[in-house]
Amino acid sequence: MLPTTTKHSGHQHPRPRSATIVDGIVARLSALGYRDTEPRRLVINAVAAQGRPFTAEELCASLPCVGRATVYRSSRLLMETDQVCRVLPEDHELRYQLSQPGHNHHLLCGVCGASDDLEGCDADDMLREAAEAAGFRMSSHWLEVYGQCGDCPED
Amino acid sequence: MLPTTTKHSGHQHPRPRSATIVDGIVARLSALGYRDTEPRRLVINAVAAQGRPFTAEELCASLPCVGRATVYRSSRLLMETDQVCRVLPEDHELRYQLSQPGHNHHLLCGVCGASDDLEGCDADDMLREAAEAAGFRMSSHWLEVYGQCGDCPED
DNA sequence: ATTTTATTGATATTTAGTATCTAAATACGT
DNA sequence: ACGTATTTAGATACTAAATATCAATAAAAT
Repeated sequence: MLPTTTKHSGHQHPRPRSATIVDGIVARLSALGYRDTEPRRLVINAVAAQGRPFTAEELCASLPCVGRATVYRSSRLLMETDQVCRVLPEDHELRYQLSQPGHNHHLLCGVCGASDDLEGCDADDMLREAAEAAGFRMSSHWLEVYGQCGDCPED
Repeated sequence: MLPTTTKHSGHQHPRPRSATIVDGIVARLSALGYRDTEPRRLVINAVAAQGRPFTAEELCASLPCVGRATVYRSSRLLMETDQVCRVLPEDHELRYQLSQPGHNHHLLCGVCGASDDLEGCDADDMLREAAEAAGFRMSSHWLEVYGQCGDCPED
């Protein structure tokens, strides 16, 4: 089965689907009993607008009108509701990005910093078998793939 | 090819190979021009004595006679010289452990906290292909496998 | 032994994130 | 729509983790 990718943090231009994404997230929060407030929406907007994995501090910097505490609280909320996930770039500075719930395979470009999701690869089965052969019962895994994305010049 | 494991952070008893490991590390640092000092040796000893992945703070706590700054400096040095590597447990609290240079596949037991290296699995090739199919040139990857090790009770 | 250089450790500082608490905004019941 | 209960916001204080500074010290080189 061929792997497919979903680029959800591609390049610099604002994407029209941002609005949809934001609405989806807000709706999801609403369903969970969280209110639809302006500062929170601002944070979600900023998250959706990030062109690549970001740190909490970067988010703060891009939202001077929203209090630090709110930025941190909102991002944590997004993490907890599984709408934002962690990404570990090669420099090991933990970052965040929008996610489809459950996804944890990232193709991280060391040149432009973009992050794509690698879907449909069978790492899971292979790893489970390899772990089992070592007497280990795998329940889950975390995987980051480093390299260079197709949009970046070969050299 | 069957995977094999090297348990380098197994269980509680002190291992005789610690001394050898420490000497090896010191020798390697010497070769790079770093001096063989007592505080540094103490840190390396402590690192080698850890039964499982550890945090910098834990290291400090286990070395009350060595200054914080030195503990941090020494561990960073070990990181930079590729003799200690990072481990990311499921709770996402970044930890460290001794490493054979180049290794980055860990079997992390959620019960006892032990970390083994998974060697000889072909994740690398499989991922490179999958990434390529997505137009991505993989140069390396990071992989943590979570679950339960063979030494821990099934339930 | 003397000189040079790396290293140490106490302290101050930075940085990232959390806790606290009052005021404001939002939802709810009537 | 009004009043009440609850969530949320934001300013500030605080905590924790790690780094920077720098005089004193230890190690290596000569």
